[in-house]
Amino acid sequence: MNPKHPVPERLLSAAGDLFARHGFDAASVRQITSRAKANLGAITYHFGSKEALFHAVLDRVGARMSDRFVAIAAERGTPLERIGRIVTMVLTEDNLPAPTLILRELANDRPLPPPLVLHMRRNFGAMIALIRDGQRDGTIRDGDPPLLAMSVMAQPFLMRIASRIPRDIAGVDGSDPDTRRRLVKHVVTTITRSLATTPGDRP
Amino acid sequence: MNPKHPVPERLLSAAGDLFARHGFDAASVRQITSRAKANLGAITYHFGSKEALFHAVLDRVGARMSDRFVAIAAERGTPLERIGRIVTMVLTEDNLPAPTLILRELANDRPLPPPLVLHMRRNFGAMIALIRDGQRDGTIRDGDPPLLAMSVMAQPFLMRIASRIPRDIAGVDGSDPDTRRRLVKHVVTTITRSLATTPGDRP
DNA sequence: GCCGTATTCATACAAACGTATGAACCCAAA
DNA sequence: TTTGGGTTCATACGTTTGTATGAATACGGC
Repeated sequence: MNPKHPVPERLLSAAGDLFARHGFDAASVRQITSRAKANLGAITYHFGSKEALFHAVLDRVGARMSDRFVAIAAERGTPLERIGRIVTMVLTEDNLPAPTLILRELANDRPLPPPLVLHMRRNFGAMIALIRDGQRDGTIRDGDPPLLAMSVMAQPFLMRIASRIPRDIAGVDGSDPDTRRRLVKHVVTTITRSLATTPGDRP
Repeated sequence: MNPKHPVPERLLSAAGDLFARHGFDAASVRQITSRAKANLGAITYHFGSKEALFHAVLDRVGARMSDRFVAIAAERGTPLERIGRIVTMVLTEDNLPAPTLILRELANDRPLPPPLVLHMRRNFGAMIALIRDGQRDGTIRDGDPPLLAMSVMAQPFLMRIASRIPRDIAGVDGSDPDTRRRLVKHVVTTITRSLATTPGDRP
């Protein structure tokens, strides 16, 4: 944790990582402040409480992801191409704790924290708009856009956190760069196939 | 919690539900024993520790799911049909905490508990075998079977825990039976489309 | 009826948790 | 150089955590 950065920033970084890796309850205030090279009281002082820090973290990492999201959605290219680029981004971007944090929150039965709802609405909005565009110009098949958007996001989100599946379950090295490239390509192909009106394998 | 059942059984049930809903750390021993109508010391007495109970839970719910899994895989029908039935089962089966528990464990960076690894290997083994069958008879497209298996499982697993997405994000009522039926149909269609050699939309 | 093992129960314990407190420290403005 | 607000620091507090303890109770074999 670079001590040149201001303390609140360091706390957000450390907390983002630890909340993603261990969950809200298992990541203790002492662990977070120690990794951020800050005093035990720093969280209370700068954010008010552990939960307030958590919400600030969700806001930050959620914003980071949805910014990348809508930026790609606004690029050039067919809707399917841009969807593929978003999927690739979710799978390859470094320091992207958002998917893990979001999945953790979804697994809980308590309501989603407000900042998270906001950013997820932004993500889904962008994805749904892309799908509607594709349906309008005939390159994306019919179907309920929100449902299609969920189907599209499910794979990269899950694959992102399931890097241990290849290793522990299938006995493959998930950290090998070549394996990762194949995985990204596979996911993009699979999603494209499930969305496209004219699958690429047609002669 | 039916008091006619034996105590260890009641503890497993209560713990399965609470671990899935709140996570390992947030589900306290007092909460679990109280819901199981058992004494505070019951977990220590019958299982040895909270973590041992957790592993027993994973073993039980993992076995329940992988039993259903391989049973469907052994039924009649084309590989694609059976995959569709598995997906439907994961999405609709009541009292199936396994997907939530598995996703929670995947989000952690600690190694997967051994009993879970065992059952997931069984699930993936069955799914991979189905995919290989389909590839052999030409009904499922080419592609790395383990990767295809992960793609197939990603959607129902995530949709299962993401029932709040329709409500909180998209503003739809996810508990409405008709909405749920549409969701299941959508997921099966999407997965079939991404796997099949000859998409159904071809004239 | 009595014994002996198995289970339940109330209570105790040390450790870890999130937060509160007040003194110490820093550093720009006066 | 002194002042004062912002920040850091060590420490303490009350709770809650998982587990240990030993007495009380339940219950089948004799």
